[in-house]
Amino acid sequence: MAKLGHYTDLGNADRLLLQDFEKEELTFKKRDLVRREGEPTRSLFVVKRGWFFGHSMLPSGKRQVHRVFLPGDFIGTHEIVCAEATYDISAASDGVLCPFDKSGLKVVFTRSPRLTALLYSIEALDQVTQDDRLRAVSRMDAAGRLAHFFLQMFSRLRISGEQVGRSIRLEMSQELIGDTLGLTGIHVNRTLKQLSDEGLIELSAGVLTLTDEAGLKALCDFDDMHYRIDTSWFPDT
Amino acid sequence: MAKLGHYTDLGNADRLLLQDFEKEELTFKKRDLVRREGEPTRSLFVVKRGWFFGHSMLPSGKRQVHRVFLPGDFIGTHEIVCAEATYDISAASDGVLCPFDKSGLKVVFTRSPRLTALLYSIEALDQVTQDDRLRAVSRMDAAGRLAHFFLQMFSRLRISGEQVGRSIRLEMSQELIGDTLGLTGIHVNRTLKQLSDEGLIELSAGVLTLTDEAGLKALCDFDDMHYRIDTSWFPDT
DNA sequence: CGGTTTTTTGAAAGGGCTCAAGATCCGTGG
DNA sequence: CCACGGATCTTGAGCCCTTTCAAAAAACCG
Repeated sequence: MAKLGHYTDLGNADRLLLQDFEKEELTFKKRDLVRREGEPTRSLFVVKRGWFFGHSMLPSGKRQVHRVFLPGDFIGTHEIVCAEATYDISAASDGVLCPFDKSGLKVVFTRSPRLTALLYSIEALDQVTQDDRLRAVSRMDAAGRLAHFFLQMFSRLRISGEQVGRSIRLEMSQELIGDTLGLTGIHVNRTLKQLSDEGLIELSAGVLTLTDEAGLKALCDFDDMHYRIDTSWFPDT
Repeated sequence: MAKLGHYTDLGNADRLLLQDFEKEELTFKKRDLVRREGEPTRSLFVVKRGWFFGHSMLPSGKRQVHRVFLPGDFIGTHEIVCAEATYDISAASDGVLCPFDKSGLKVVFTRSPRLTALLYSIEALDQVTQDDRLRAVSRMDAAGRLAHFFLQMFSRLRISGEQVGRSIRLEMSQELIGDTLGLTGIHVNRTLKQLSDEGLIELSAGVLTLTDEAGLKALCDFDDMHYRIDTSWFPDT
């Protein structure tokens, strides 16, 4: 709710509808599998605590991390159209999820055009973010991809209402980051070292510090404008 | 409307709402710029005829094609959250677009929960498609990426209600395909030749034929399940 | 404190890129 | 209907970023 509230004012009725999404809680430990690819997508989730990620294997044995889910994110909204899950979901750290039924959205769609518009926008925003990621993964070298990934991560965390300074706890192994960016864990390691040597980042004991944010931005043409959405066309209620 | 009707039955009221999206027409010639990155996103489009594509430049001089838009597709729905366009849009072939105002969606959201759910699903489906594309671009070699791209293209065209056999007219240069897949036009050319030599495809005079669809699928782990959506949770009206 | 998961580092191989240049295709104007 | 110029397709050679394979050091967890 903190995250959604970041974008627009919510009426009381809308707050009540949203509360229904966080009634239940499920606890997971790092490396736990939340759901396997191919399972019926009965429920969606809201991330309450911790980091999660969606991933799938390729026949070649390579793994792709499709998304990283942070506190406040919805999990599975984009797969709602599929009868079966399109990829696995696991916990990147210890964490808590709130599951709710697909049909919960039906209620929102019927009762609150404004909240619907907001959900639609969240979905759309997610796509803009993914698009940006595709651009980085598809066209940049290792240093650029990492810079882009870190900046996007910071940007997303800042929105969820958490206090984020220049440092965060990175709840992902270098291998996992590699699978997110289409790189080998090994090469992630080498590139990370390079970025450190150049004074752009600092990384120790799982804590990542952006020493030179401007320098990182220059490396990957990052533009943070995505995170304020245009609500001018929203219905009033 | 043919495309949306592919997914679910539309009531009369919904058909009327949709008709409003195709009132105007704009004609473009191959290579025309439809809209530039940074422009205010006043209107969205429906593709009536021809192929279009969204693209952006990187500081390195490389170009990324974010999406290819085919007849029946909406253009710009995912960017509706941004006040400004996130990338350029150009015509890949001669074609016709139907522009309509952002606020057209407001009407849909307010009047028809069912149509709203459908639009939301289209958006979500698009994301599943893009996710799949990311997986290919991020983790497969050139042959796999091309195979995946072609199969996805065929699959999308089949849904739009057009009659598609084993051949289509490919309205994209090899360079453009390269920019879509994170490859050089030159390397696309070489790989295309390789695929031909192996009897998987045939390509001449801009017409692409999938000679061995199963072979291509094996190359890229393609799964076409995405194109039937789950409407079980849709509101009734 | 022992086992597992991560991080590091080295050396060699490979897929895709760059640079270059010719061949083709195609729309346009005469 | 033909000629011209730009776009697109081809092909060759050498280079570079990233991957592989291997193995040791560190860090983490119960």
